[in-house]
Amino acid sequence: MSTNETLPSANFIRQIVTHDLKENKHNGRVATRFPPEPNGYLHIGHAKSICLNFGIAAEFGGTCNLRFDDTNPEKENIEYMESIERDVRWLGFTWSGLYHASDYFEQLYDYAVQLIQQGQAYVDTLSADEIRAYRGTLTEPGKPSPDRNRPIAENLDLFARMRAGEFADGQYVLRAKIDMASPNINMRDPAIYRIRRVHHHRTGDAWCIYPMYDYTHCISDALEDITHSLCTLEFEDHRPLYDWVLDQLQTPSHPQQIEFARLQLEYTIVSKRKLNQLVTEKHVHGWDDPRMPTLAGLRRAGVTPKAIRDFCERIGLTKQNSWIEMGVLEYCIREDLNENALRAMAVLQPLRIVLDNYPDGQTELLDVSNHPQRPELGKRSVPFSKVLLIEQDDFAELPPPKYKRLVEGGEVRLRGAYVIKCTEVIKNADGQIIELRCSYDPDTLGKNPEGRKVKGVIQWVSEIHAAAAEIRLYDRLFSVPNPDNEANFLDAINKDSLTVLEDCRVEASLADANPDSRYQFERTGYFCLDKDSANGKLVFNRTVTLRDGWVKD
RNA sequence: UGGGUCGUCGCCAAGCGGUAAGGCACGGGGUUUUGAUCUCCGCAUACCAAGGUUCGAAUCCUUGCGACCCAGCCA
Repeated sequence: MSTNETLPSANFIRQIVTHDLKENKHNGRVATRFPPEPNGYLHIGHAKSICLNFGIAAEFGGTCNLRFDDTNPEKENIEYMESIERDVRWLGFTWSGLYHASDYFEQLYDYAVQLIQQGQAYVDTLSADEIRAYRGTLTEPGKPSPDRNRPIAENLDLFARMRAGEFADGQYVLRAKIDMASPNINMRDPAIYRIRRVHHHRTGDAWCIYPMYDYTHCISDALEDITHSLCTLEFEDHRPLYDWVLDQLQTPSHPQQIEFARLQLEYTIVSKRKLNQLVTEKHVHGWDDPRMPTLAGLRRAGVTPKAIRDFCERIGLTKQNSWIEMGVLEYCIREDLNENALRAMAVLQPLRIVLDNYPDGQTELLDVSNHPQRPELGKRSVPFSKVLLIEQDDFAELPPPKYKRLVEGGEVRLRGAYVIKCTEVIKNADGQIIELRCSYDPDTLGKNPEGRKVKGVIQWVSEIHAAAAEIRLYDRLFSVPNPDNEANFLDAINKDSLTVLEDCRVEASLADANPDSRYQFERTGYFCLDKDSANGKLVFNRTVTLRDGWVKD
């Protein structure tokens, strides 16, 4: 049984950092940051970036900040910010500093004034549509705006009045003056400030102009003395702009932007727009629905932070666009849960069995191990009596080949208890099996029967002692590997992604299940108590099934 | 068609001129009071293709081919 998380591999970013350290590039300092925009909940894709940034900092004795990229108040809010802090902490990381791009608005403004003074930025009156038209295309160069050569003094005046609120939203925009003919479209005089009369969740109504990402991000990194600014591949084309801005200004430092491929996980989506749609249109029950790929959803499903961290390490880090199979995530979840989840017995679809030769009214307390491979986790007492409940699936009237559970006239081991034999099948008027009459072998507690082998082992609960529970079985939310490829991703939603079993029975010890514990319901999967459990009502979520190596032929 | 990036097993991924690591998946054997776990074995004469350089190439060069990203006053 492995107790260690996957050993770190020499991915290209670790190599760069190692090399920089050797060259004493930043005076031996390593500083990273995780810069989410507070416009949605964190998801499994963010986990990759979080583990990378915080991981690199930890490994090399550096620092990692949490910085909210909150420059677009139209989409951002406090709820998202709070959820992000909660989720980063839950994943197991502690930030060195907590910052907001909005903390830098005043400095950002001053730097913009400086760019104007240097003749490297101008106030443009062109509309958004016109700017698009002037920008040219992928193959044709753009053409200069009529305002491109506006005198510096006039730009200064206009920009000050933009800030003062003298103009309507969208009336003017501040643009960097770079190169309208650049083959890189991002360099064709990108907008760096826009007028937006929107209340900002942190700065209130102090500003009516807000800086754009490209301009803000590099300066924020520089102000925080970040050494390695790690981001995803789509920002590769923005790196020249990142460097251009910092080259024009006397910032405290000039961080190095390095891009890596974002996570793509089969059968899931991570587009914030689509995730939001799933929530608002009620295709799922909120951001923390266990089917959601959000950290909140994974947490509620019972996935552990350790499993996610291990997953992020296992999938590697490169610049290749790649798709990770669900099996990898499931493996990581099972590996952690197999080692740490307490075992228990639950019967999802009960079938009543009566032990004819067991004394009426008798109850035995049987000691059952909480974890077969880890005796130090102790044992629990499980009540055994004459009337028991087993899983419907564990009895077959017409067993398939190699079936090793209960059949009429056959024997099976009750986990942690006795070997029983089915003597009679009781059906109702419709021909449905409603009860099994069985006998038990008193000489099989803790030992194998003499002279015969009993292969099957099944779980059970005592009818009068068991606790009722609702059990929610989750499956992948989508039925195709890449829902984004569909004309409408909603059409790819798996209709069976949630099965609610309302009348399950779990062993008595689970009546006071710990909300933070994970359990393995033997032979069926890993489960955890859901927050919907209240006053005596038990609700469990299935985190993941057990691997099923049984190949029926 | 301009620019940027990437092509090593079904899926990830090491490899950095000296003769293809590892993980997941898959197939088979063993142990097992969970058809779980654990364990053992198997799984690329081959690195997008074709040329070239070299004693030697996945690694260097050339030319192709394929995939992804970019034309928000989003991030």
